[in-house]
Amino acid sequence: MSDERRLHVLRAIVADFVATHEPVGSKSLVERHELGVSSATVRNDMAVLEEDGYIVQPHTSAGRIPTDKGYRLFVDRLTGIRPVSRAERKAISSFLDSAVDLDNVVDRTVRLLSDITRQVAMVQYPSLSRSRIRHVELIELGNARLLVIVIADTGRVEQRVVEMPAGVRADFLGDLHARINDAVVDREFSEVSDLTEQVAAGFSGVDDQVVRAVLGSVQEAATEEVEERVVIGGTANLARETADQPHSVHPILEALEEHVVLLRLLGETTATDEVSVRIGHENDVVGMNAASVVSVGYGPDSSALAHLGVVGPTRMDYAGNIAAVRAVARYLGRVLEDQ
Amino acid sequence: MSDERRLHVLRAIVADFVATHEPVGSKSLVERHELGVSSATVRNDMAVLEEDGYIVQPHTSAGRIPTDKGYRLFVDRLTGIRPVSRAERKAISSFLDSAVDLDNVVDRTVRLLSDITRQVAMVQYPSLSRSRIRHVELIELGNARLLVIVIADTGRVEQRVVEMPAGVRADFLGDLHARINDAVVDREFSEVSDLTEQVAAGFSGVDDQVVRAVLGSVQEAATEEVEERVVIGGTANLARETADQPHSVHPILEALEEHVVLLRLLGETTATDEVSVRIGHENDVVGMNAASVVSVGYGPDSSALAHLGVVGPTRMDYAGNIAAVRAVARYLGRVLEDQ
DNA sequence: AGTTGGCACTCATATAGCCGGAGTGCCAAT
DNA sequence: ATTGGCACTCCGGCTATATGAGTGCCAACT
Repeated sequence: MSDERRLHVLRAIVADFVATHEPVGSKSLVERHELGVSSATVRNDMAVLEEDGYIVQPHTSAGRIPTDKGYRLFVDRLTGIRPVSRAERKAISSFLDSAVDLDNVVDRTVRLLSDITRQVAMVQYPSLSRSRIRHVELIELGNARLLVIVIADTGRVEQRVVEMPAGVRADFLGDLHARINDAVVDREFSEVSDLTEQVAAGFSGVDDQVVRAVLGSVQEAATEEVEERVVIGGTANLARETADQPHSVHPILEALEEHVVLLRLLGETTATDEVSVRIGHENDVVGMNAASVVSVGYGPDSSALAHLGVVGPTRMDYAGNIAAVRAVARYLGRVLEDQ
Repeated sequence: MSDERRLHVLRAIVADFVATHEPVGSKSLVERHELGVSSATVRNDMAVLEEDGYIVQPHTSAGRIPTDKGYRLFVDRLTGIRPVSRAERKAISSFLDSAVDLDNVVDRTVRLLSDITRQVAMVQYPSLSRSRIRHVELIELGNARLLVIVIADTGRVEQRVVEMPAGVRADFLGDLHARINDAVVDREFSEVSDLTEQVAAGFSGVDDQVVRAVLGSVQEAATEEVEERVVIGGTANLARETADQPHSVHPILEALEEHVVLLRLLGETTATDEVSVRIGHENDVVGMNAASVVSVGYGPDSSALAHLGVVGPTRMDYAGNIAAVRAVARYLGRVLEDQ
């Protein structure tokens, strides 16, 4: 009994089940896939596959459906990632032309990814911590308040308002502004905390309060909450895909609302920069035990600033989704470089 | 036959149907609501109500359910808006304390509104066109590019990048910067197009190109796309509420993805500044014919900058949702004033 | 040892038939 | 105008039966 053929059988089962959403039996399997053996032989193989936990039958005398473990093997032994089609490639590149700012880029990416894959798409905002500071601006608002704006090279803008004591001189702020920019421009956000120390040290004690407040807000903008934004879209696809088991849609939607959880999920990428796939119970998140996540990091210069991916039922087109996620991430990275 | 009593009967039917999600018959009606009449009398009233199109029976010898027209009458003749509970009031005020910036305020509001109403919540970003400009900033990015930042008094920040010819002098930009701010600060965004004319006129022809580009982007930021952002949340509630008719969730989710459509829906408020309710087919949007929308304008100083609301099945708790939407809008307006 | 055809067995699903009961409409009496 | 009574409707639930796809196993074959 060839091990290789059993894998073939598993592949065929996954393919058929993904296509039909119905348990697949030995007979219909040999009909549709040109395996060179009879249904009896396939039955034997299936028995072994079930023994090993790759497939199960919903009830006696029904066809088999893949288990999470079965999908896992299928994905691990996936041969030949389906290349993105010409139409998809065109759709991807056309979306990037008319992007106006970062919000817009993210929104478009989500829409694009959900349209291509027909799944729920998630895109994390580019993290600041590994991007670089392009500019810091200080703007007096009146009422003794100062607006601190931090601009990243990804186009992202963070803002904070700080209170000032009355009577701060304009030239002092100009000086502070210049020094801050000298210190932090073109540095990574993660370095900011060290750099602000230097700036603070260069000032006399008199306006210490203002300096500390401003530097504090720069630092805050660089670290706090900045990685905690994710946009999702294509939730209607979820309802369509799982129309046959309506009870499963609610917990998944609920999980999708918890962006904090999603971000953790997105972040759990494998060590490599390859596409990561988590299947069913491999997601230890409540409500996502019947769902699979396909995700990957993206960023300019093939560095992973943030992640994006799709969520769908375990019976998804893994090959297609992996290809789409990878392609979109690649293009998105390129867009961020340009900007 | 008293007209008043028929309205009472309709109210009772709506109340029961919203509570049980099942057609309600004459007998169970008199049991649960202390109408001073017998079931036979109620049956007569029901016959008239059906004749007039306020209720229907799903099939012969079943109870009645309200039609859209029935809900409409119910809402129009709603007596005594249920006041928001102490717990809700507390929840609303606590959310506003820890808001850090506009994005945060909007996100929190959506979450809050969907939690209170247990429906899908929508919050439109405060429109710029009726808010005032607090500051315009020009920042050189290098590579002959200039970042134009426009800050509104709602805390909203718009940004645009414009290309410059090489060799523009810094003091020229400083001058432009000063003149723009002189002209537009504290003016409404809707006035911007007139004001930029004045600024442009005050310049010599030599750097005309830059002036036009910068002013153009300010104008663009003030008008383009700024009202076209809406955030939704609580979609899981949709799946919960309509668990008995799973086919209806997909089209609604699909409609919710089309933010442009949603904005139109939100904008279709009645003339007054009161809460607007659109029931079932009154929404001429595809997929929303089985849903109701409760919305209201909000903004600082009781001016309507933008809208927010909830979407749910026609069999929703109208009184509760109207109260919640109104309360949240009022608080949100107050938050925007403070800022 | 691996493969195959045959065959008895299982069990979910579909179909049909049969109540029970909630609900209605109508009518005569009050 | 209201009410009790009553015949009628018809959905939903229940049971029983038939169908058939699919399996497991075994003996025979390569």
